[in-house]
Amino acid sequence: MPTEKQPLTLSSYPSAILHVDADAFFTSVEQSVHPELKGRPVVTGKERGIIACASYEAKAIGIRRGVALWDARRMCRELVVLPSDYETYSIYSKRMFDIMRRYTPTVQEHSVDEGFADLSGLRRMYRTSYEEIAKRMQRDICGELDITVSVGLSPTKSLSKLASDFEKPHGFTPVPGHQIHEFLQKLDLSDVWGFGPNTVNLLHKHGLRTPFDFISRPEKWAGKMLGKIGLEIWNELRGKSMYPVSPEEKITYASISKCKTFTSPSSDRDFVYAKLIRNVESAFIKLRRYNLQAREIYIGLRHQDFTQEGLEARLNRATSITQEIVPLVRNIFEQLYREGIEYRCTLIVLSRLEPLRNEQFELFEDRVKIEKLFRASRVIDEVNEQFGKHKLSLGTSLFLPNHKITERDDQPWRKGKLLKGETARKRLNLPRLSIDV
DNA sequence: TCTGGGGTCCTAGGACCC
DNA sequence: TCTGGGGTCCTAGGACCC
Repeated sequence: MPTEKQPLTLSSYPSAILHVDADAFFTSVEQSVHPELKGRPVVTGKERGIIACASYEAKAIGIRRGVALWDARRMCRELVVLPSDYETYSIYSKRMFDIMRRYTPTVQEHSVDEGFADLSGLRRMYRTSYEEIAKRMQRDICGELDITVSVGLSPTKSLSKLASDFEKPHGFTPVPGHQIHEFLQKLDLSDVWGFGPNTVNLLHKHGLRTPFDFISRPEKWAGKMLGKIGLEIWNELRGKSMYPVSPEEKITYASISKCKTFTSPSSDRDFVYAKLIRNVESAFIKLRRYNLQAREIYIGLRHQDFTQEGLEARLNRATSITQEIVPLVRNIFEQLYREGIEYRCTLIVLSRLEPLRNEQFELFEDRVKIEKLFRASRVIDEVNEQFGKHKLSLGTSLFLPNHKITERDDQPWRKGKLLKGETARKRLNLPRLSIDV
């Protein structure tokens, strides 16, 4: 039981945080755009062969996210299978957040289909309860967008997220301070935002079953067990807000990665390399779109058994130009690739990203050449934007079965130490980024 | 869940310095 | 040459999320 020193929050809403979670968002949008699909089992994800989102009608027959389309079709003959249309989903997403912002500017877009709003202090302005404000917001969204959302209202983000998930679809779950302990007894530890399988396992070993059991332990215990995050969650679940609703838009990335699994594994050198280069191009396109450049690159090849080997290189200066990086990618690939091994996926991770600036080339580098390459990349990006991705791409990414690999005499490498870990990451230090046109 | 794709944050321990 | 203490920064990897 809670100790007297650390009572649960008892006032209703010391702060009022709303969590809005769209129900089966992608398929709901499709059903809103195409009303004839209402009431029918709909899934998206046609392009990948795996279900990205299943409508409630489809879920009722046991079709869920991640299921192979092939299996899903067998389960349901009338299944409507659609390709994902992210453009439309983002438009709906934006409209949803715009509606929320009509009530308060303190809205945080957590992902495309869910967000938080801080309603604290708005009761006076609207001359009504927090619950009523939340209900109006929900009504507006459902009415104007013709989709349903589930809503949770509580003193903290963690609690309101649990609340919105409690009843779905089209749920409305307020959890004021004096009902927290009852509410948390009905839930499972794994429902908690931030408790993954490992944490849940650990807590189970200590005899905890529900989030209420967790907050009944002393704060110190939570900190010792789960560190900083544990302390934060412990407080959040007791109604003390640790995570503010931050309305700033996310505009940058710490890392950008691309990986794509082949439809069937391959040991063909040229094929695997072509796939890798395609990922490299995609990653660099994204890099340029956000006006970033990368100083570190990691290339990985995943085997059929899901083990992975990769090499990481630190560049002597950051770049956003695909052509500049390709010789290095080739070099890394040649070190990683082994004849006769079946590969299922290639991976690139760009990290140590910096805002794009032009003036940091070192004196002895061919500045004109670099700038030309940079402008060329921009043009290519524009063409691809208009005519579709990869319409204009590097020749190497086109798979030619009999294409012969020519050995390159690249920059010398200084090999770093072999790093531990199951990914068998090795590390390389590049003295200089080579330029190859 | 027998494994799709794209991210973030935290932390222990090593390297290095005084 | 050995012994001691303490601080900061960096990194690899774990855990988690949508």
